[in-house]
Amino acid sequence: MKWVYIEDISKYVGMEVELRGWLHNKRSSGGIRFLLIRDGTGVIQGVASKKDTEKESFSLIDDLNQEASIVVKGKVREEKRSPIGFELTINSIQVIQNKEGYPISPKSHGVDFLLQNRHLWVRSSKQWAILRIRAEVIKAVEDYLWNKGFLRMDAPIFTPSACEGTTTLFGVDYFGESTYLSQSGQLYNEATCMGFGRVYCFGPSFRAEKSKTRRHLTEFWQLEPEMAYAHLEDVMELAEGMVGYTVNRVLKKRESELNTLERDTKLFLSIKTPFPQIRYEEAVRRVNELGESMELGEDFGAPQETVLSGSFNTPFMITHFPESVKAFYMRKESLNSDSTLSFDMLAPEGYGEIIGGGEREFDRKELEKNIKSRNLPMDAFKWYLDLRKFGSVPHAGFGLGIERMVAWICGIKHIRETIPFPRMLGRVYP
RNA sequence: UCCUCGGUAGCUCAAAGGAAGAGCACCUGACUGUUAAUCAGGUUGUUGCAGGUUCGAGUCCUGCCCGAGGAGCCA
Repeated sequence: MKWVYIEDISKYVGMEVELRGWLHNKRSSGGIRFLLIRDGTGVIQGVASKKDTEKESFSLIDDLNQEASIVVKGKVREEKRSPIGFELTINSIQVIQNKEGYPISPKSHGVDFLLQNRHLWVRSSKQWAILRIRAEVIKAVEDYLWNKGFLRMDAPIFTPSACEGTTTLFGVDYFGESTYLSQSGQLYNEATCMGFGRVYCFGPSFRAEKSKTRRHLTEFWQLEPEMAYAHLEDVMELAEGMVGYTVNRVLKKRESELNTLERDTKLFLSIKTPFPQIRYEEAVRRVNELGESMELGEDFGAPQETVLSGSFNTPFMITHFPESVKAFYMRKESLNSDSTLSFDMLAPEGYGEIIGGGEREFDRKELEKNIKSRNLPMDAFKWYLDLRKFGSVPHAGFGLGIERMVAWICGIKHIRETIPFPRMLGRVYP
């Protein structure tokens, strides 16, 4: 008999198939048993009765506990009452393992308990849907860049110095030498993009910030494209194209997961490129209009970002941030200007920043000046400054925070559910 | 690090200084279309830890530990 997956079940109507999975939940009514079977690709209801099911299989159903691993054989049939449109008439059941006491029952649970049981929680339907969407988002952004001619060039995780001096680093003893876990692959991207033209890296970034908010993890995944000979407008266009493509693809390919999450997808339909753009000064003016006070030269705090992004129903971009709030490598708009050739993309509905990027300073003297003025260790940047010595060209790029993007698309409050095993302040288990 | 709230059964929670409870999970039974099925019955306790006040503390006080929400910081 053919072993099939639930996601392909529509191809097997009227046929006898084998499903290999786990018991998600069960119900009964008189002599009929309803088994919710999941196999990692979906959930289907199997129906067992004395009429259709082998006697031995039928009698063991009552002893099955939640998450028992089972191999089920039966006939696929269309069923209007089913949320997926199909059901399985169960012929036989083979029990691989069965144990009572699965901690995550179908009733409600607290956050702490669920996070302590994250290794099991990923089986629950909402978490499953979120992580399936995460996988789709990752594949979509990579496909998009690949189709635009970008090559994946991974950056190291062990790094000798800070990429951005302002944030806190996780130190690692590297055979007696002190190194740090990477905060961003960007500086390395700037090197590889001079070799390959268009590159991106994708991997974990680490920030030892004592942040305790719904939008922070100490270990998060960033996608960072970098383009040689590109200017601010070029990477902004790339960023909005990528986000637009990804949202559409998730809408198309992960519709049932979005339904599981009860995500209102109507809001996605108004998303069209180009996205609205406003300069930093204009954004500050609007924030004040919206009732949150803030001064020119300051960065947007959480309440400011929330009111601003809540006033849009599509993603939008803020451009030309002042030097004071951006990293040392950001290129200035002009020599005497305060403004940098930078942009942030903010997701709507109050989700806030998902992308940050801009044009990099490619003049060696300017860069050295910035490193000095921020008291960063010059010798750690020797190789980086070398890039400005040999064939330096204008170039630009950005970083996309995968978890924030997934949180917005899924419409969930807290970023911790958008990664299989979140690492947060005070939590490294499991 | 700061502010606020919380910690009682495996889980979610109630008990407003006077006999520690309910729902779920689990066990027994009923029901041939259930959708977190329902109904009847049953089992489940170091009230986060340490000290104090009191005839008496889950409840009040002090310290500590752990968690949540928010702030700052950031993707």
